[in-house]
Amino acid sequence: MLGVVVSQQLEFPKGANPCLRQYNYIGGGGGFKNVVLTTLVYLTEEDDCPFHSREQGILKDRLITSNTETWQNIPDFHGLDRIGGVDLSYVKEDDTSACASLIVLSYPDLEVIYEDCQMVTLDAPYIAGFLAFREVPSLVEAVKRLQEKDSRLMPQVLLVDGNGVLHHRGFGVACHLGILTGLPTIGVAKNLLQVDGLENNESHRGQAKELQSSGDFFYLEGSSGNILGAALKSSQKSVKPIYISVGHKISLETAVKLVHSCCKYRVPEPTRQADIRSREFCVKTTNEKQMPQD
DNA sequence: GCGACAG
DNA sequence: ATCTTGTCGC
Repeated sequence: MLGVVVSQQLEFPKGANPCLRQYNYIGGGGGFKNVVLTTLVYLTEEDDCPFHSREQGILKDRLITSNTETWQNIPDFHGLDRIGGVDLSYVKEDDTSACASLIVLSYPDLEVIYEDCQMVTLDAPYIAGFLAFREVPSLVEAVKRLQEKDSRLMPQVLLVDGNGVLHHRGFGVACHLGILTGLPTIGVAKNLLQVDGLENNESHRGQAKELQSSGDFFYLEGSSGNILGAALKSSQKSVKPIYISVGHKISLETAVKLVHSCCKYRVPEPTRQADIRSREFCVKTTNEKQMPQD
């Protein structure tokens, strides 16, 4: 590591390629002392991405992992009217194109009241532990569009495909999106990310098997002693649990109850609708492009 | 070479 | 994430 992050303001040049990021560091070489150096860094698979790790660490300091909204402490979540879900669907054979979607559902009816699907260009590759650098820019844009189009429909909490604090450095995509938007967020993953000693081993699968009815869950405690998330049997039919972790501005206990309350199937309705609709839009748009004679 | 690897 | 058939069950 060449230096220390000097600037905690993570303002990047407007319209800059999110994959090519600019960091300010303290440099001390060549007779200069304490000069601020600007370093341009791409996210690549060749190293452990120390710069992006550092950026996650800076943003993590702003994370709030407890309830901040009044409805979160009310048993039936009275006061919660709108819940959002986000997802990206990828174009096959093209790792730079995707459809980003933001769906808002009424609560507790779970009817779709807002849908935004948009084809986007991705700037960063997928690297485990750095999913947010690939997906979050398009999602922030979607939230901004909603803010401008009809801010009354802004969701009061956002479910995100992927993890929150259940992450290599405790700052997954759900946390990242929460910090960048200021919205309460929850991470919902379909597979256990094996970090901090957590393993999808015989012991874990044994615990999962003990989950009897819908709503049963167990906490995921890492080797560090931290409770990183929960494995939830989200519907009566599903055998494989889903993995809930705090993103931002909500407690794990509340997050688990809330996610379960919007599960008609294994995947909670907000992210399920985002997934279905973004995939649909992606296929439709890709076909139109191939057959312009229509 | 082998296992891991959110999406 | 995506590539993919059939099959079991309601």
